[in-house]
Amino acid sequence: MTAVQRTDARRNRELLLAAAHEAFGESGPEASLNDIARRAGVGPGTLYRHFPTRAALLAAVLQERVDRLCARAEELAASRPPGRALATWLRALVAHARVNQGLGGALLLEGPDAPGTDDCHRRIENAAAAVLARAQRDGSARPDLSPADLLRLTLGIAVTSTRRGPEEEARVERLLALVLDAARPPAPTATPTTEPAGRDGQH
Amino acid sequence: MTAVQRTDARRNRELLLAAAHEAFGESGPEASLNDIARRAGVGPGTLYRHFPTRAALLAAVLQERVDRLCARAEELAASRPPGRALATWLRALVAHARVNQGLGGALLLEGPDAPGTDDCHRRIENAAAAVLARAQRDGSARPDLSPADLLRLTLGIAVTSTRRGPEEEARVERLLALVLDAARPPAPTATPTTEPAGRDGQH
DNA sequence: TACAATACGGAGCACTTCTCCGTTTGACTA
DNA sequence: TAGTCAAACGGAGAAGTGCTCCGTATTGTA
Repeated sequence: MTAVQRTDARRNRELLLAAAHEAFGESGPEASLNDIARRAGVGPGTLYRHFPTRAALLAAVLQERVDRLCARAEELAASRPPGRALATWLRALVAHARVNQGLGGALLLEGPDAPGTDDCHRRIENAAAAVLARAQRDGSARPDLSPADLLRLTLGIAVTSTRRGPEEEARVERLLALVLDAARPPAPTATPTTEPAGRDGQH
Repeated sequence: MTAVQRTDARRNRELLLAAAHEAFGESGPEASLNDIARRAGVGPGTLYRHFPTRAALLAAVLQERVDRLCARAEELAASRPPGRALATWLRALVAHARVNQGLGGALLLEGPDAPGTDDCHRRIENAAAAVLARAQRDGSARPDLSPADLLRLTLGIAVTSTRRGPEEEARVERLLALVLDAARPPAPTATPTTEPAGRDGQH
């Protein structure tokens, strides 16, 4: 294997990823690859050397976004009480899924199982498990809720709200509130643990 | 308005739809439109006159498939006891959703809201409502279940199982059994949230 | 500094989508 | 039945893709 990558190669890779990020955001996953190369200031050949297929490029972009989402989970875990961290991260998850639904779908269409697709799922599930477990330990989430179920519920929201616009946003909020409510422990009386769910931190 | 369509026009439309059906089935929603025209034995111009955009063609094919799914609902309602009709139709719904996920996704990417997309949703929901209502009247489905919720649960299964292969099929079956179990009226003696397995399919 | 190895870029080919317009065909009338 | 004409057809072609090939330039090393 190549011991080290030449610095120009690494730089071009970054430029391409940034350009792809931008282009996919603007034109969806069908964005012209030639155009992406042009935006990055490189030739088509360079693009194809780094990412042999559209799926590879999509996967790389998606992976970067998933990185960000998982990083967000850790960041929230460090800075907020468990219950609020869970709520905030689920909101971020829905936003992520809604934005990247197209990318993910396109990826599945291209390669049967492009490298990294599976990895993305696993990593998101791990992040969800961590955030959830913390909230469960704290008592702000019911203990019998599995990360997989929580994910499925939340991604269901994203999948069933493909449109944009205020009314759709409102619907997403409503459904998300519903899920968060369902995730709370079913305590008939107030939960005696440290922080139930009423405290607002920064925002 | 279209006074009457010429018979050759109508025939070509049918040929194109059939060819599209076939081509999308083989190559996914990115199938070459030229190729579809060729399969149908017409020129590209004819294809574009009937379906000005790829989205229009996708929508037409999708609509035809939805027609079939809804017809299936009526057919089942006429020929089976309500509980079995519901189970069988949900199975058909999952199959439909899994096959057409790509089409639907592609459609959403193309036009913001292509004509017919909305209609498909509404029609499926109506069919679900009819099948469910019948099962509820009969006592084989819990009365507090809404068609929208049932649909969401069922489509969730399809969405989260994108792969093919025996293990994935088994997973789908398992999840579907779970949903069907959840749809059953809560038996006085049964425990609600454990052991999805252990039911024989026929009741 | 000289030299591989590595990476670059863009001309070019095959293949799309989509349009334009001359030709054909079906339906209607007398 | 023949005549008429709007409606529909088909395919050449323009414009724009994806992807490859190979001569040239750049980088890290001796």
